[in-house]
Amino acid sequence: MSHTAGIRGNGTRESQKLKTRQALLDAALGLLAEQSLSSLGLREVTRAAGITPTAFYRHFGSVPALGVALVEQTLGSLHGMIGAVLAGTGDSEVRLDRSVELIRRHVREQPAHFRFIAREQHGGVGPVREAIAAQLRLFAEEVAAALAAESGSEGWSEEDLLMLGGLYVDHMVITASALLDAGPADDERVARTAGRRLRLIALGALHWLDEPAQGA
Amino acid sequence: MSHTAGIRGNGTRESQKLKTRQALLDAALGLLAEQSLSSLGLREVTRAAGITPTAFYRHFGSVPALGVALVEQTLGSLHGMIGAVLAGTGDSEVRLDRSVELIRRHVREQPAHFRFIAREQHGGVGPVREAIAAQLRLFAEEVAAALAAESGSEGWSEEDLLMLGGLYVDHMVITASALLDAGPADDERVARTAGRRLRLIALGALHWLDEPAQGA
DNA sequence: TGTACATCAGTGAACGCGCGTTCACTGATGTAC
DNA sequence: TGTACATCAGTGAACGCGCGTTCACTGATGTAC
Repeated sequence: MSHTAGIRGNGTRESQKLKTRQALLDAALGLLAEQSLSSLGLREVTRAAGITPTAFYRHFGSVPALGVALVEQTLGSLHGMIGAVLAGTGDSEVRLDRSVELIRRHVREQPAHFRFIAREQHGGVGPVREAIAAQLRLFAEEVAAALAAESGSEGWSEEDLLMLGGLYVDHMVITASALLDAGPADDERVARTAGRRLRLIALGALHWLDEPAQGA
Repeated sequence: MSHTAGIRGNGTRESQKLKTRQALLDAALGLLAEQSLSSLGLREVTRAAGITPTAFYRHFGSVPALGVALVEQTLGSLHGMIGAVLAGTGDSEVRLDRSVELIRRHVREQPAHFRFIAREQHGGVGPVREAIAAQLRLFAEEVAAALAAESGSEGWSEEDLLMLGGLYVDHMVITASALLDAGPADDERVARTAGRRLRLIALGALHWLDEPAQGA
């Protein structure tokens, strides 16, 4: 192994390998728009990426392993997003609408990524399901942490913050799915419903501590 | 065609055909515990059902068609459930816990059915996705109708009732998935979180009409 | 009731096809001196 | 800088296998008279 390339990452050989790897990931993502990972063939992917089937093994041990890499690439890039939504000024009404709009824009810019996650979240490939679950758990924790930093979260237990964080995350996933299922023409209608759902949830959170018997 | 068998349904020939058809559906459901429909083979199903591959075509035109039949059988049998939950006495706290317990029990009694629905809701087979979406829409409408019949729903628009109905249905599906992902040992923890989510949503609904600016 | 004919669920052989994986290889890139 | 050797991403042939679908068939069940 080169003692410099690992740092530079732009050596002719190494960067070419990364390019091919990315071509495999991109080709797979494209094919996954219309099928699920468990029916995606290794030869199908290499054909779309423009390399021979055997070269696949230089990059991934199997198609499921490629799937896991795809999950990390897809969801890993979204981790900054939550801060961007929850931070900043504006009352909660405005922020809810901004959240929905942010999801809508991301879904329309990268439909294949969201389709993939929605499809494989409960799909037939175990390691991929687990990778998605792990990432979504991270998102829920990030939301919970952001909520904890807000005013109005004083009396909340950590468990309940995580419950609410998970609720928001699940609804982002549902909203993304709904947008994809409906198509761009129905964006406004779907976003409207999604916004109302979020508003109802936020309203529930606002009154959460009113309840006397919420423990146990 | 016999002019009586259609009514009796227990003619030797006809009932045998139904038995084989059910054997195919059962075999498929069993196999779908560990894979998704798009990777399920016709030969695989007939092997598990104990018939030859060619006989499959006497019952279904394709594996996706079998999948659609499976959706209808699985979700069709649950349509009474909603009335059973929402009707009856008891305050809302009790009813929420009863809802979660009902889901938990059904999931543990028929795990394969719920696994199948969760997996194929966003899966790779179009007709099956559409069949599931149609059934879930029906459920949402049933819940909305049940909510409309309750006290406290006077000021609610039809759109908002449907929004809330969909929210409940989506959370039932999420809860079922969470139970399946976690395994029976964690039932209590998952049910507790699911119950709290439902409680928060119900709380939001309770205060929905307090909001002055909820229209548009 | 008995007989002759029709129906049709399930059989078994056969087909062409694309799959995942192996193997020895090629030749450009990288390293040592 | 120049040369000899090492590395290794990608090649191409080959394999055995299970797949979906076709076809002509069998024989039990059902119908007509």
